[in-house]
Formats: sequence, C-alpha cells, structure tokens
Amino acid sequence: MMNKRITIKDLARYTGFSITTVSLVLNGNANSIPDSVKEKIIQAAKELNYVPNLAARSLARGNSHTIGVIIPDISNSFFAELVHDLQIELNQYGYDIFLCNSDEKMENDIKYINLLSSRAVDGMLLVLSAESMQPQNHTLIKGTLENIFVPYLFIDRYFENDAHQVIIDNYQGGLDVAKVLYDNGHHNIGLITGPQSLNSSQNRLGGVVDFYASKGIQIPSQNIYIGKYDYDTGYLGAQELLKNKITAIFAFNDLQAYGVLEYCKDHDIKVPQDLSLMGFDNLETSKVVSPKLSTVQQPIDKLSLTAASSIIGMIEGKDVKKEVKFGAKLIIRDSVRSLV
Amino acid sequence: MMNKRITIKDLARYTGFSITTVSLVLNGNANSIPDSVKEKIIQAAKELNYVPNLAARSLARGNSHTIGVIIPDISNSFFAELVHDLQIELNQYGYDIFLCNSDEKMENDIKYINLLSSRAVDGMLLVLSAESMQPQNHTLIKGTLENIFVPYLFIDRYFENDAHQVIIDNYQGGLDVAKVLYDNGHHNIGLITGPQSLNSSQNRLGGVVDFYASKGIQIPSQNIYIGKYDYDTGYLGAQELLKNKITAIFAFNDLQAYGVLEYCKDHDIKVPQDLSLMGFDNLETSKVVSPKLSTVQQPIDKLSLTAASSIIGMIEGKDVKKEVKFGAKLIIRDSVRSLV
DNA sequence: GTAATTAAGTAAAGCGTTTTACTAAATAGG
DNA sequence: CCTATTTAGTAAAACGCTTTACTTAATTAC
Repeated sequence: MMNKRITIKDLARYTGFSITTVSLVLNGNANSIPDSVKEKIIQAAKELNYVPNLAARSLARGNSHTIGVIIPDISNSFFAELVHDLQIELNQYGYDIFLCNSDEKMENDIKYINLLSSRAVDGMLLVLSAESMQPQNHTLIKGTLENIFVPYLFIDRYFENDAHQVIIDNYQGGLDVAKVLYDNGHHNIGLITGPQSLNSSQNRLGGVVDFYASKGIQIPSQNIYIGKYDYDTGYLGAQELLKNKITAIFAFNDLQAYGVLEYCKDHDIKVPQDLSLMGFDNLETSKVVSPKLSTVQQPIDKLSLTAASSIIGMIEGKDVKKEVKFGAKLIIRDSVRSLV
Repeated sequence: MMNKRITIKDLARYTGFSITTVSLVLNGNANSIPDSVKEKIIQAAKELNYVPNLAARSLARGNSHTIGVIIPDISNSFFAELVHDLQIELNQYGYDIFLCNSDEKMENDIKYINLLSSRAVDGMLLVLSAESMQPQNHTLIKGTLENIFVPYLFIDRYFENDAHQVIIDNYQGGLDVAKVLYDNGHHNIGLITGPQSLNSSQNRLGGVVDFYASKGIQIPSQNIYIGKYDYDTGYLGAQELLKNKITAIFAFNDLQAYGVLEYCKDHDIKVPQDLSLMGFDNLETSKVVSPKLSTVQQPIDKLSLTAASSIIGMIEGKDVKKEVKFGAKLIIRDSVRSLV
C-alpha cells in the first residue's frame, strides 16, 4: 500500500509510446496500431498493475456508466432483493450502481438526487420515500428532478402518469386478496394499510374496497388502520382492529403481518383458528412463521429486469414504454381459515 | 431535463468574476473575498442551480469522499442492516458509500476491489466472500489488495492477524450457546455450521467443541453438518443430523435455524418438545417464528460505528487499533426445552 | 518515379475543478 | 510622500483521461 497509483502517463513513459497510443490501445480503439505494440502496452499495464481512473474518464467522456438508485430502506428485504437483482441486471449492461438509502425521509431523497446528479450518474432509478410521495410535496420533488439532466425512472412507487415507471398492479393484488378472504367466508375484515401517500397502499385498498363493495359490503372506517409498512404498525394495528369483531386481517405487507402474529401470540389468539391473516410481499421468512403465511408475491425479478432495460434504453435515447405494470401472484398457505 | 448542466465557468461568466473566485467562494475558502461578492456568487449558484461535478473535484483533489463497501449478499438482513448502519455513520463524517455485492463469489470480490480502486474511493470496508476467505485463495486476495493504494478494513470476516479488522467474538458466542444447551441437559447435540473458510463459523465451532470438551463430552463428527449460512443448508442439515439421536441443534445462523424449523414442520417434529434449537444473528423475524427462536445477537451497531470511525481514522493517517472485537449477546426465547 | 493511399503513431485541446503563486490597487504606517 | 501591508481578486497549471485532427513514413498504383 501507499506506493503510487499508475497512470496512463507512466505507461507511456515505460513503453516509450505516446499517451494517445496507450489510451487508444487500452480502450480497444486502436485500428492503426500494430499488434506488437498493443501487446507491449497491454503487457505493461498488467505488469505495473494499471487501473484506470474512472473520475478522469468520466470527466473526459461525460458519462460514468453508473446508475444511481435511491430506495427508502435497505433493511427491508423487498428493497434488498430489488437492489440485488438490479445490480445483477445492470452489470450485464456494463453499468454499476450507486446506492442511496433515504430512510423514508424526503430530505434525504432530495439530498441524494442532488448527490447523484453531482456524481454525473447516467440515469436514476427511484423508489422515493413515502414522505416524498405525499401530494403536497409533489411540486418540490418535481422541481428537484427538473434539475437533473439524466433520465430517471420510478420503480414501485410513482406519481400519477408523470414520468416513466415500472410498477406492480396493486389494485389487482388487493382484489385477489379480498376474493380469497371473501370466498372463505370472511365478511368482516380488518385492514392494516401502508402509508396513505403510497399508491401501492392506495391501490391495494382500492382493490379490497371495490371487491367487497361489489358484494354489497362496505368496509367500515374503524376496520381500516393506517400503518407504515413496518413491523410495529402491524402489532399496533392488530391491537386496534381486534377491538372490533372481525374474523380476518389483511396486512398490506408481510412485515406488518408478522406484527399481527406477534400480537396474537402475546394475547393468546390463535391464527388461523381465531383470526385469519394475509400479508403481501412473500418475504423469504413467510413460509417459516407459524402458521405459514398466505400472502402475495411481487415479481421483483420482472420489476428489476424491466427497470434495468428501460433506464438503459432511455440513456441510449431509445423510445421506452412509459408505464409497465406487472401482476402479483397469490401464495396460499395456512394463515386463512375457511368459515364456510 | 436535457438542458445543460451549469458549471463553475458559467457561474464565472454570469457573475463577472473569475473561475478561481467562484471556486474559492463555493468552497468556503475565500478569506480575501468581500461578503458582497460572496453573496452574489452564492445567489447565482442557487439561481442557476449549480451542482458541482464530483468527478472533476475528485480528479483535482485526489480524493472522493467515498468509501467502498463490499459485502457478500445484500439480501441477507445481517448485511443489509450493517450497510444501513454504515451509511448513516459514514454520512456523519461526510462520506458516501459505494456498495458492491459479491454474491459470495471471489471473482466478484476481485472485480469490485479493482473497480473501487478505479473509482478512487478513499477507503474500503470489506466483508469478502466465503470463497475468498479460503486459505488457498489467501495469496490471491492479498495480492489484489496490495495494489490498492487506500486503507481497508475487514468487517466480520477476516484473515488471521493480517490487516485491520472489526469483528465479533464468535468463540465466546459459541461457548455461550453451548453452555445454554448443556445446562438444559442437552448432552448430545447437532451442529449446522457455516462455510468452513469463515472464521465466524470456525470460532463458533471452536467455542462449542471446547465447552463440551470441558465437560468431558466429545461431539462426534457425524453430528456436525457443514452448511453455508443459508436457509437450504439448514433444512438439509436437519435432515442429516436427525438421523442421529440428538436432542438439540445449534444452527450457526438464524436463516439455517429457519430451515431446521421448516424441516421439523414438514416431518411433524415439535420444537422444542422433540428437538431444541438455537440460532445465531437474531434476525428481526426470529421473534415471530414459532416457537420464538433463542439465538445470539450480534452488535451490528457497534460493528458499524467502529468500522466507520476506524476507516476514517486510517484515511486521516491516524493510528487506529488493529483489531476490535465485540461480544455477542444471548437472546433466550422459547426454542430450547429443559431436559433437567 | 511520382502521386495517392495506407499505416503508425502523436500533439494538443478539452472535460470541470482546485490551488498555488501571483498582481494590482487600496490602505496604513512612519 | 514613500514604503509596507493588506485587500481583492486572477492566471495558469494540474489532476488523468479521451479524442480529433494531424504528421510522417511506408507502401501501393500506375
């Protein structure tokens, strides 16, 4: 350590060729350079352990082959998996990821959008915080996004028909869950939603409400607990909702469902005997909680595949579909009891 | 979008001052510049929405205020949480993270070490793949690390007394678990380890073996299943180990413990009535699986706090403690039954 | 044998910053 | 009033790389 980093200049001096030649060779653009020279230069680069300075390259080329990714919370395994898949996809295109974690704070979203802009990323993939998605903050976020001169794409969370987006059909997901619950005889259900500002939550709610409405059942507002997509609001939601006489809870994500499970354990309520439960996300652990959780699986793989190819397309100036929406899949396990 | 990014040069032209002056002002190093000028320039920067080009700055300054982090798998919540905490810590010091995910492949470790080197990160925080930690690959990895000219630090996984490291006292952890099991009357236990190349696994094993040895009990080799710290090897391990007559399993991480749980569910083995179980990691979900899992909690917060301050110290050329080791904490829940 | 073409390579400008060393004007000191 | 100092600012080189336009030498065409 602490020797000195080798530059193209050192390589030029060492091999006796010009900087231009070395650069050309190392980038594979050396049409008119004989193989003997190429070999010498490549050999030298290996020997001296040359590693290009990407900052310099980025400056000269005006791009960075880096995609900025902003997510709300890396400890949430939905996002962890998303990032994981995105990295693999984008690597395939020769791009790297610069990852930022907003911790669900708008303040950080803005900070990171500017940071990524500073870093001259070639494009951004955004899952903004629930706070940023609130209608009253729409203008501020839009304003911030107007000052980045690279394409960007919303994943999972989006503003209504504004920018490019790759999303899940949450309405259908909500509908599907409602149908399972209803068909099993649950006519009086409780809901633990995500943050109101998120379309995922809005749409899941919409799906459920509409389905029950179509059966002539209106879900009373005291049966709807506004949560935050986290464990704690699951626990709290259960506590609140179980004051009413419901036979099932639909937690809008698995983490919340775990919270419900915990509450039930603490209060000797048997799932699914005393209470049926459904989640959303299908986290890896959902098949090992007790009872195994019925839930909805989001196609993270498709999401990341499409997001990656779309943003690359946008960077390359191609015409890219503005909205792509994927269906989610019911995973039926043991947490719903049939009342019929 | 697609206007043009404002540079310091534009600001100079716009305000009528020189590039130097603008740079000086924007960096707060303008001792001899009157406030009136400062205000004008700062005002202009705001108005035109100036965002500094970090690649250029990095080139000029020779640093990037970025720390490279390599981890084996972001979907593993241990690492997700670690990264999350590291980001918060390092932000506090004014540093950002460039995150790389090796997917437990040595090939990727090497690729990313070079990539980070290319990006001129100011330091690296490394949790290398199990493959990279194998003795026969030691030289290769060391060689790669010799060619980066920035300080680096191992977290959690390390080579024996080589480089700087911030780690967990896994030996003590193993000892502690063994004691719990032994004290509850489990004299015949099965182990599902992590990869043999990882000191975390070696040391947990060492702790258990030594403890039982101290009680005059030798753990037979068929009671030791070499796993991979993942769900599947937990399942497989249970299958294998339960061919022997054991009363408890110590899975070297929670994920593997979940696999054991799943196997037991599938084969109608009651935990802890028929089999006691302990894990390691204390994942968030471990309190909601059934039965609630007894496990060991690693102080990820301390790990990241120390790793952050150490790497910053190293970057600043300070003298930093070469090895910091933290104790882990037993979390006793319901998955161990007392035989006594 | 000369003009045209190709091969082999290079000089130099530019990317956006930072930073050192400098200048010119204003002010202070005596 | 002259010198010394401070104030207000700037010119220019440097960071490492890319890329365009160019030169020179060798080869080919006729």
